[in-house]
Amino acid sequence: MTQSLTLEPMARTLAYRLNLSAEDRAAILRLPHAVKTIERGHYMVRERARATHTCLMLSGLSVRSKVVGTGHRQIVAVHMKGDMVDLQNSLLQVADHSVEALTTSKVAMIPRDEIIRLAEERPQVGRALWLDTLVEGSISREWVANIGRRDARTRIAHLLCEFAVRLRVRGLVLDDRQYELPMTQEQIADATGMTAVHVNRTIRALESEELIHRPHPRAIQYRDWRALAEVGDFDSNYLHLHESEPSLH
Amino acid sequence: MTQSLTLEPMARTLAYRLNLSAEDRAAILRLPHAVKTIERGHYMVRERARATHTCLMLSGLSVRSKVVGTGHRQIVAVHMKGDMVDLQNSLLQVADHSVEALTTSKVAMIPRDEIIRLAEERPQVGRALWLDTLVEGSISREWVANIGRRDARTRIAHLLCEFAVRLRVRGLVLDDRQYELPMTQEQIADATGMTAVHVNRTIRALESEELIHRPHPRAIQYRDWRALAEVGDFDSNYLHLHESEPSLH
DNA sequence: CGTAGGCTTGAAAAGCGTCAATAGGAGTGG
DNA sequence: CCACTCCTATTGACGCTTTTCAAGCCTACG
Repeated sequence: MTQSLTLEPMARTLAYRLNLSAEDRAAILRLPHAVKTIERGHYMVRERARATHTCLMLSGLSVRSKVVGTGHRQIVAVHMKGDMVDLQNSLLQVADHSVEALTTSKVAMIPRDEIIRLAEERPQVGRALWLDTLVEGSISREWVANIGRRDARTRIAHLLCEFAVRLRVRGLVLDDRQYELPMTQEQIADATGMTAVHVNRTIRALESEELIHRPHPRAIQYRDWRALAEVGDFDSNYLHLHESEPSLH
Repeated sequence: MTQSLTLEPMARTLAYRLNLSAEDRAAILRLPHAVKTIERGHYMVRERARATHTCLMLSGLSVRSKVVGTGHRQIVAVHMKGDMVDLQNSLLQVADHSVEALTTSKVAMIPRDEIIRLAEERPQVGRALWLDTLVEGSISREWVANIGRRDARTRIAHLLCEFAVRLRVRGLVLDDRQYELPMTQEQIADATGMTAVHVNRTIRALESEELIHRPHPRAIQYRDWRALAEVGDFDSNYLHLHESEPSLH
């Protein structure tokens, strides 16, 4: 039987921390889905809406965000290829946050019921989904600590380190230690609980310290990984990656 | 067969958002476990340690926390009766945070493998565990928004609202709209990303505005729920409770 | 070649942190 | 039963990080 490989990134994500049998992988690939292209700035999920599908990121970048009473926005997570962005919103009844595409993104929409069925029929897949949720929780806790207890310089450096590592795992960091970060400084501000102005000053300071270099405004190049990680108080433990993961030095 | 009811709070937590069959509930209650008393200030889990058990809170209060490079601490979650405090640390290989008892607490230690086995043998229980993790993630995201985008007054009020609602569900809020909050102001500071001094000033301000009253330093009484929720920019949506949950007005 | 969105920079204000000193309360030992 | 100690709460004064407001600048794109 010929089989679409569209959902391969999902299979890879789920098999990352757990062995999945060939049958389990095949069952994942067989999930019914519709591929959609979401334009930059458009929403995949709106806070308080009822979601019926789970979005798998195939390409592009998206963020989850919440809006507080003053109208200010907080980005609570950033997602990239292979991430399932709204298991939360699908399994829980009502969305507690919005999901927005930062760049034009390709996503696969998978009906919520199919995910649940798969998890029940194939416990190992269910466990992999659960694990994925646990890792997301771990990242979220690190963000709480980052925003709550680190100063601006450390906070930004930490975020840049996190992106470097997560993109590296996906093969999206170039040999010259450079990656694309298609976020505006206002979006970085929303992700770190700062203002755009202060993000600007902080990034420029990191740059003048030669901890990072920006070939263009939406790309980050680090010169000395260890130095950046030090400044960012960064330890990848919370990402729960394999120890064999190639380092960034 | 006579059966221990020690794990009843766990069964109740898991059955809260999902129907569980009598067999499922019985299987939960049958989980092997050891009840332990953890003294105030003692740790149940240490960051970077390998945990082999999951802790179910039977009484008392505990917090998860992380320590950043400067030595400052951030509390990333607070747990009470019925919460399973380290599914994370058990299922993932290495603990990414510590868990500490705020008050002398009774906990049931359940071997990690038994939890996994149960989830695999009983998909509905597995799904309930997953759901519980998803709700925790939702709370964590709200904390990110709370710390990142709300000012001190709003932030503290929001935290007090969250405790009121979560304790209310467990029947731990008295008729006179009062509950025990056995956290020192330093701990509240660690939970909100503030300093103890500023927590003190903020709480005192809320008090002088008559939004809250403190019969003693470790108890909170709210006079007008709606007013407090307004100041705290609080909407319980993110807790994913039943709509039929009795209100706090 | 003009416009819009994002970047950059300056100046001033504000919120929150730091330092420091005092007070209160619970537990302990004499 | 009192003195002592430790921990927490409280308050003042001061300073610094970050925000706010505002203005220009750059660059991509129509």
